Amino acid sequence: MLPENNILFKGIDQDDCHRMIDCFNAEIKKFKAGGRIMDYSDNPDKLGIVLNGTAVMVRYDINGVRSIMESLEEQSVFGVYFTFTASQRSSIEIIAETECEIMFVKRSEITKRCENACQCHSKVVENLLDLMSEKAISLNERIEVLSQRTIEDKLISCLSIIEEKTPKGKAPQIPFSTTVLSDYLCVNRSALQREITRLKRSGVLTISKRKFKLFRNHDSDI
Amino acid sequence: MLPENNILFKGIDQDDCHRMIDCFNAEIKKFKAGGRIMDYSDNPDKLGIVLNGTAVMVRYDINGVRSIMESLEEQSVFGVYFTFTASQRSSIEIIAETECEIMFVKRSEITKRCENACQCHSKVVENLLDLMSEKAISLNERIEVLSQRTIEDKLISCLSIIEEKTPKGKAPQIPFSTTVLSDYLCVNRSALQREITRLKRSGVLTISKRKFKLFRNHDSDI
DNA sequence: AAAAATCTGTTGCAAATGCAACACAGAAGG
DNA sequence: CCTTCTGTGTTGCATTTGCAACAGATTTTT
Repeated sequence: MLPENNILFKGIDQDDCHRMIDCFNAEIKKFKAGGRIMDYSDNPDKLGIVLNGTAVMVRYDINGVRSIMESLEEQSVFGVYFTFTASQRSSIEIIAETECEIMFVKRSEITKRCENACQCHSKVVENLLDLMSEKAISLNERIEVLSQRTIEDKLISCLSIIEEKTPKGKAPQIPFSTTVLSDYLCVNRSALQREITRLKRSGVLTISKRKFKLFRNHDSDI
Repeated sequence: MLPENNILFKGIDQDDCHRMIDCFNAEIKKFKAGGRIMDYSDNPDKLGIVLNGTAVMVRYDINGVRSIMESLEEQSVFGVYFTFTASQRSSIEIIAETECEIMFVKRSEITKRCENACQCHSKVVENLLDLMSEKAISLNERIEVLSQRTIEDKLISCLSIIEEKTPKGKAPQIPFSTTVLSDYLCVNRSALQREITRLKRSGVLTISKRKFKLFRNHDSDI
């Protein structure tokens, strides 16, 4: 995926786009699977765009417990809001899941009004706004999931959201392994497993590999 | 608080500001404590700014269980990202905590490029970007809290964040009553109470009214 | 000032969850 | 092909949490 095709530059023609990428001093780097793309302890103003591959945003708290903050697919933008978040409480990292190509830009380069020919800066800012809007929606979904009080409800809420976003005709699919899913739901893996098994037994859920189907209104709770 | 002093219009002079507020077709409404300011089932494109008073964003899931999504102080902006979120899964509402004055603007009015004299539109978009950045940070903090696996850790994480944001010299203060706090942490109230009591007993925490103090490194877990 | 409503704090008990340990399947790598 | 490693599925037991019920404190309303 070429940078100029990225949603951040949507609505801007190729030439302007190249000029702007220069103006931004953007740099493109490659990472191997498992590599550390970004570490919030040292890069406050940096912003990254996933051009190829997938990555995850993970958090380790003081006790070393891992939580998956977000899964980052191609086109995802990360680092937009952590400007002030680097804290002693926990450390956040972006880790490559597969081989990755990442473009880095400084946030300040984007929002500053450059006096050069780049009139399209404000278009980029608008695009960034849309991106953040989407991001915030996904953060809210995460909160919706985490605010459920039982593992069963967390799981169903999470799967419902995935289901809702899956285009008609396609089989909804969990983007993680069960082990990683438990980190995403912030629950114990074997407890999650137990719930999955129970839901399967009571006919609320079918899973094969990562594809699943939910059968609601099944009065599973009677 | 006058609208033109709002952070959304930061860096724009008074005249332009008034012109723009006209151009936006913004409307200002007052609400009594407890009143319903916004209901996401019917207002997709609307965006609200708290000019005076405080409000909360609450969510009721299918079972009627309430969760506090966010506390909205003066200057807070809400409704920025719920464009697509209105779902069958749950309903989100903004409720006035105290008497409130709210300015409503349509999101599309802001992002559209108006051909009139309002060149400062893009400045507003930038401000909006900053606002969303802050908002996303607070969403992330919420996730950080909710991703803790025990009530004790949720509470301490939440209090640490508040403490960190409190200016030196001032006593950190919980923005909710204990009852509401339990909804914010998404845990049972009396279980939360139990933990608070325990932490107080073991000397990790002191609370009087809503002011508190944390004593960490207290090896409370040995 | 009295009454009503809401919030705080406590407790016993049932249910949910975490934890640890283990068996097994499948993938990755030599 | 065998070995290693990672993920899946299961279970018993200890701990945590939710729930319900109650008493007292505090605030709001009448």
